[in-house]
Amino acid sequence: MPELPEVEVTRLGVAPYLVSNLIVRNPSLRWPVPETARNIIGQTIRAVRRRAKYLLLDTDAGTCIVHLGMSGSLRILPRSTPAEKHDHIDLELENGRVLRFNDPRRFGAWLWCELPETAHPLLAKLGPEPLTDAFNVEQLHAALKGKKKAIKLCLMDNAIVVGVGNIYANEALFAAGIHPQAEAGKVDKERLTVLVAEIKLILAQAIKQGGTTLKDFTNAEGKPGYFAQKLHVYGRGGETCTQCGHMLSEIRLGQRSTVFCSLCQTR
DNA sequence: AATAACACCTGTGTGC
DNA sequence: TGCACACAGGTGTTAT
Repeated sequence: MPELPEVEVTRLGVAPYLVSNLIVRNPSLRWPVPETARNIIGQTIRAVRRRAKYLLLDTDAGTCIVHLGMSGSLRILPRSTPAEKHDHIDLELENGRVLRFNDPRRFGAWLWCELPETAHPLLAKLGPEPLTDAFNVEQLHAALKGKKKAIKLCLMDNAIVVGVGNIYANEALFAAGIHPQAEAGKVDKERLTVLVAEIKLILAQAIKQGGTTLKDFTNAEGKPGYFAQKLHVYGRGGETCTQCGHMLSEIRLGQRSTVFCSLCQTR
């Protein structure tokens, strides 16, 4: 996912360079890559930004919107590097390099928007960025008011807060001692305060770790950095709780694997 | 309106 | 070894 380090690396690699060509080998991503995506050719990338998990490449003519889906990745390579399987898109730059989009599952997206991104339907209804002050206990409490569904599903709802995926939702709920199935509207403010802090902490740590991986992004290797981080519950169903030693439970919630400690996560 | 289920797609690991 | 199946970091769309 394009968390902060990846955006930063992409920024350093593609801005402020002129785009000399766009090669689309396979346009069938989540949505077909539009013809208008070619409008980036001849434009200078002024800035690279991130909103939620969308990467935004700004030019004077419009903004390229990139999403990595479940399996996408971006790399900056010498233009001569041969394309491999699932290398669907190349953004060729005048600096002799190429921003290459690879995505085996093709859940990702490569779009073009000529209006401010707030007008784009994919970005219009997104909740606050978790690492900004806009995401806070007051905001979360208000957003969860009256919600009957499980707190974990709400954390993964982009209208409430963006950027909290399955790993982080599991980990943050464990850290805050909240049961993933707790009715969202009934989690008290005290707990939500802890939860907000833990989400910020865990995401910040993940970004830090992701940076380690992304620093050598020109190497062929590399799983996302946050895989290297210490995970307390994610992927550990049936193993023992790092806090109390009890066996971790694993259930499905919204078709996503959910791991928790039934002793440590009670509310 | 809110919630749950489904859809998209390929790769990998497990069990028979 | 082959095959069937479950599951994977996401999220918009459709059904209930």
